[in-house]
Amino acid sequence: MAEFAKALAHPARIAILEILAESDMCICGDITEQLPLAQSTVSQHLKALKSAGIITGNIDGVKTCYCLNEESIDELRSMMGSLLNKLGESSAYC
Amino acid sequence: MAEFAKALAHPARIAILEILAESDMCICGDITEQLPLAQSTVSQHLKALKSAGIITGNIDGVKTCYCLNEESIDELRSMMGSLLNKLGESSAYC
DNA sequence: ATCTTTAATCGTACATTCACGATATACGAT
DNA sequence: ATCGTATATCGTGAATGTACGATTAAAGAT
Repeated sequence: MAEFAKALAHPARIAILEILAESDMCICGDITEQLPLAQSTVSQHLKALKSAGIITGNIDGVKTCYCLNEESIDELRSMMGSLLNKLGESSAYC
Repeated sequence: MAEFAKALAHPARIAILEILAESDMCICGDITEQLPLAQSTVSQHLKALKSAGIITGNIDGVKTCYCLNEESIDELRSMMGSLLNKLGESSAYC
């Protein structure tokens, strides 16, 4: 869980996920064009997302095609859901 | 969003939230006793959670009473929900 | 008034993250 | 075979995060 959260813990990475979600096709490194960051920096963030399992990257010729990994997003959804459930049941009040 | 995620991005902080959720009363610094961390470290994590708004801290005599902040947890739930929705709608496949 | 307990803060050390430019690699086109 | 493009990786520096022990501050108990 903390691992997932870590992956989401940077605005650039959230932006990348939103870009991937919005483009129906899995676009490649023109992600960089949509962000105010250097190519190497974007590549780093992509790597972080990939090693958290949230996205996949397929090399396609000279380009690389990144996609959301629905499986792992489902897992995130379920983990986050159960955490938030737990937290929501609290009857404490101060 | 990234701010919230950052707050969740460490196992100790998740553990603290779960402890706060489970103890009906808002317990104080005996959170430390339930974690394998020094008091100062726990205090640091509490500070992080507090400045993210996820918990509140009330000084009560010599102790301090920490609680989940349901309002902000609701906000987190809704932000996370809409992010995950966006990500879930993606039709990309690679 | 002094002592004890609780918790915050300080100072420090080390690890990790973030951003960049430069370089390397690998593919496709000429 | 060479060139250009796309992307990953390297090396670096600055900033941030994590953990600890020591210190401080404030309240309650003696």
